[in-house]
Amino acid sequence: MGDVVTIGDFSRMTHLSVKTLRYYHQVALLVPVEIDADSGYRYYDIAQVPTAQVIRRFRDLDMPVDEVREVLAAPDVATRNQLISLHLERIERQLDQTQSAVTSLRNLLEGSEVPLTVEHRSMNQIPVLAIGESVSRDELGSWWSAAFGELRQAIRNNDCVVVGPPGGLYETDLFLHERGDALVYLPIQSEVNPAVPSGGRLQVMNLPESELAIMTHVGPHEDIDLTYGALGSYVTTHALGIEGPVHERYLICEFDTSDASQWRTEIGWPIFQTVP
Amino acid sequence: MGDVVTIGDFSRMTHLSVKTLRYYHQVALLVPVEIDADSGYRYYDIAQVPTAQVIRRFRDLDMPVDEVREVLAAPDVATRNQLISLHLERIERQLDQTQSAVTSLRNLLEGSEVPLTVEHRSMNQIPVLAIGESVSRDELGSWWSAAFGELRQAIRNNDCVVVGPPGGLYETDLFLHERGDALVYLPIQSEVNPAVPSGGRLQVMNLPESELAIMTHVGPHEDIDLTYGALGSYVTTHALGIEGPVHERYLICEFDTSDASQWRTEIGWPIFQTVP
DNA sequence: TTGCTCCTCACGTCACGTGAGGTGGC
DNA sequence: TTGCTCCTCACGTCACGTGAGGTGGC
Repeated sequence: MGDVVTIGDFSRMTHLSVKTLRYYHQVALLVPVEIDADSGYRYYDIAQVPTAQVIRRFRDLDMPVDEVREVLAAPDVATRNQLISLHLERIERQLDQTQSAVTSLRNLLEGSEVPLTVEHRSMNQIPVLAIGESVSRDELGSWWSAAFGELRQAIRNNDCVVVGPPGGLYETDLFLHERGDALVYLPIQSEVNPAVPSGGRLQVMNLPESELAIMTHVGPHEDIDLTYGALGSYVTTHALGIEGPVHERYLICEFDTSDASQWRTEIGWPIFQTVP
Repeated sequence: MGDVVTIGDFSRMTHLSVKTLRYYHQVALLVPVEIDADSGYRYYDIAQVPTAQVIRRFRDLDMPVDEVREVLAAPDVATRNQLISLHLERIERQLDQTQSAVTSLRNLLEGSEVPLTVEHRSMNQIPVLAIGESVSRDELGSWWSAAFGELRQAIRNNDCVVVGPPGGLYETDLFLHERGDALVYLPIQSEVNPAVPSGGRLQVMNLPESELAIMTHVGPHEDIDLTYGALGSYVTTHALGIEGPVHERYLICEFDTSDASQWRTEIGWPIFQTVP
């Protein structure tokens, strides 16, 4: 053990505040090499300075304390680098998201008016290959991607034909609270019955019949609340909304083009059928 | 007043959770048009949907609720756009900072070893034009820029000559806690006495004498804790550190070049003079 | 009438910052 | 001995989320 210094000196060396250092001790992120039993004084080894600096860099990047601890505890360089890369990817995704939020805000403020048309449609029962689960809003995005990945893989493995655009049903709990049932599907031919591995989350089922008011959203999913708002306003003024999951159909989506401005998403809001 | 809907419908229209809407009501960010006196039920006008969407966009960009409220309350478009631009600039600065934190982290992990040399120096009294104030760590950056702006302006107005690099003194409270005295200065010729407007924060003074252990930091200020750490370690092992503000001198800084990798900052750590 | 929506507390979260009040070390 | 450093609570911050327990509306 090398030279030890007080918390104040260590603070000056690392530019971490004393309060921060005490907190890091409390959560066992950075533990002083020695604690005086009588006074409770913390003493740090100057060899801990580089560790403290690494911690500061990760916290500057908003990496949660728990993850920083994992990175520091990583048994080998490979594991450590993997954890770091994961976080850097997350940062990059966040930068992308911020960028598109800025764009989206500018669009909203410049108020590009798109004429919106609503269609009433009766959805028949259709056979689908589906995955349904309870998810939280945070994880919805990654769940969505993973679920469609699995669905498409199953289609390929079964030599099955997809007969329409992908879609999803989302329980209102997902909006009311932060968690609810979601189901994504690919429509399939009724005569074909793909072998679904039992025990997995894949299922072959029929989509329930429903009456929907439908509006098509153009552009990235970031902005989908704009169309939801317009459709909701329409329904309260011109139709009779009822309980039930909202229905989305991805006419053009990330599987078709990476240019998000080209995407088209049909949104179906359940209504009471007034025009038979 | 147009059509009103319940909080649940409004939630579905805007993709804001019911809890979030209740919170926005509580903090008077988005107030329902009507509240039932008996039941406490909140009713929203569908004309409030666009406002809610704007709020969501700003919150996605981490604009604090208080500022969102200001933007919405802005009396005219000019004021509003100004507030938005200010925030977008802050976002951009933050993106820059994140970017440089990533770079800095990579450098740290790749461990580019710079040989560090320490020099002991006696600083004489020198006359300076200075600004000293108590500042918090958050505002130190902007305070620093503003203070040097004012100093340089005063120099220009007085036809005064600057006889050395700019510098600053920083109380240890700035590191120990989050607030402390900071003083930035430009060295001037002793025979010249610039007219300092009274009542302002400018002052002509002599820098106190001091004994310092000095190390030069190369690169952006993001990384300055590396050199602080190295210097602190040196002082504990090879010298006798004493209380007193740390001294920084900006040999090459943002006034000289925007290429931060070229910057040179002398850091002076107060020591007890052992070698007279 | 049932079951769903809505309500109000009260408390938790995350990473610290802000005092208050008190002790220890040079 | 003074004055500075350090200590431990307890509470505050920000923008909500998580229940608990209860009422209202169709």
